[in-house]
Amino acid sequence: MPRFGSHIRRCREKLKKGDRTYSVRQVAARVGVEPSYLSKVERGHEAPPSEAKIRALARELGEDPDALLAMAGKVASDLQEVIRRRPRLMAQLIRGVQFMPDVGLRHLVVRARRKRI
Amino acid sequence: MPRFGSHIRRCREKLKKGDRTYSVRQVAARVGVEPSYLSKVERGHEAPPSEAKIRALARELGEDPDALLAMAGKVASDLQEVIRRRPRLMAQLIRGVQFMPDVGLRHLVVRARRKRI
DNA sequence: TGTAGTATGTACTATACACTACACATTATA
DNA sequence: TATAATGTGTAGTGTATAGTACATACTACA
Repeated sequence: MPRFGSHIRRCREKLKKGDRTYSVRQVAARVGVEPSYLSKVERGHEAPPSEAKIRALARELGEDPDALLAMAGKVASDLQEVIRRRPRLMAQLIRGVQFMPDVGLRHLVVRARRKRI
Repeated sequence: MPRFGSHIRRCREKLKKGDRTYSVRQVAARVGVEPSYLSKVERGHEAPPSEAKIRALARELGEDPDALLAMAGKVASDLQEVIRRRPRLMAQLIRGVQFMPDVGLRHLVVRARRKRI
């Protein structure tokens, strides 16, 4: 798994090539943190920020929030809430799919969405 | 949702009727915490303990760990790990089932287990 | 070559988490 | 009734989380 910080840095540098407003300072300002903090996070000198800041970063960089949260070792709080509402069933479901290949999982997702069980 | 502490207390008191070793002190000792701490947790004067201690409590009281963790506002770390391995697919699955009734969810669990997709 | 903008280093902070240690009053029991 | 066990109150601890504030050094470019 790619480290959170280095991934953020790559994304930001890539965007910076076409748009100079993607400097550490400006992105930090838009996301709502101090530039030195973002710098440290990007270089892995500091742990990843809170879920809220990660979401802001994801928006800013056009990345998937759930993927970024995962790299930060976190799980979105709305997903946790869904699990906590029906802990036993959700635990069975999640442990049940843990070794299922992506294809199978995608089928399950489609079925869940269509509500045709 | 029942509060974590009061639920624990009810469970323990019930067991205590048939077995005097289910006192605050003795359960605390077996679980590996100070009795005063367990007492405070049970009365809601202190936040629920860590995942490890909750698991120990679940074993001690014959309760489901995932259910207890949910009451404590937590999600088992092994489930979080499963989600973090495939964040986007798992997020889609979990958000997809959030409004599905229990019956539907149970069907999905069975399918997941049988790997017949 | 000056300066505007940029990245980073150092030091600090406030809050939450997850408890321990011990004293004390009460209750049960032998 | 002595003593053993029980439940609870008060106070304090170490660590992690999630950052800020400011100074310093570098870099581009006009």
